[in-house]
Amino acid sequence: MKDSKLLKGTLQTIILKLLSGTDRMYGYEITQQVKQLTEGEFVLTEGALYPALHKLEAEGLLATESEIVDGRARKYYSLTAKGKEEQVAKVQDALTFVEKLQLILNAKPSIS
Amino acid sequence: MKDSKLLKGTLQTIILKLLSGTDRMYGYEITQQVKQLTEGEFVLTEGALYPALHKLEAEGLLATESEIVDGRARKYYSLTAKGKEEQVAKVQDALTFVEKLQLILNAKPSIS
DNA sequence: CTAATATACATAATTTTCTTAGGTATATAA
DNA sequence: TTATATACCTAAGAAAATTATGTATATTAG
Repeated sequence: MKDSKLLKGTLQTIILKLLSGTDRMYGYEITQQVKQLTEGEFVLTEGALYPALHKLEAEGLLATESEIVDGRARKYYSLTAKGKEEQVAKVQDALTFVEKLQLILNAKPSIS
Repeated sequence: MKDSKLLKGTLQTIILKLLSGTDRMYGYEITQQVKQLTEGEFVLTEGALYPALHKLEAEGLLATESEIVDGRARKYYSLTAKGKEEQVAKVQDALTFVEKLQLILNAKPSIS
């Protein structure tokens, strides 16, 4: 996570995408899943994750259910119908962004 | 530029990368180059570009020379030695970021 | 037994980095 | 002569992180 600054703007998209793969996930589970999928490269801080989850819920993209598991409180999040729509759009936008960014980053220097 | 929010954090890297391809560029030229390379997808606003250029200069990554061309003032930017080092590091970080992000965005849903 | 680590949630203050909106000025094309 | 393109700039505000806390339980190690 040397340069987690690069995460800016993509956190919501990551959350929506992960939730589109299962019925529900809780916050801590999301941090672990992201760490695993990126081979330790992306480390979600709680200060970023929880406010993002709350915002997505406030916007009606996520629904929650709280449970006690093994004596500890867990808050499960799942995609609403609106959230599923937004997931598709946001992931598509991010993939386009990434594709265009690579065009720049991989550009060969002009005849210098 | 429907969702230029995705650009957050990558602007400095884009500037450094473009400058690594030639001896020097001026602000307006950078906006046009980015638009062209991304087929109109990335549109740099002046409110983001100029402060970013000034910051990179203040950090000693860019050097400037001002000229009057065709009756209009231009400010050319070029990479310093420090800027060239940073360019390599930042582009490498961004490519790693993009690669890991794609791992998440392209992940197949688990056996749901 | 007890201290450290992992699990699990949350918020507040601050910083970074944009967007939006404005300002100045010259050259060229309609 | 009016709009568009070129060319620079800044300020106010918003968005989205970082950093630093705080609370609490379960498990593992010494």
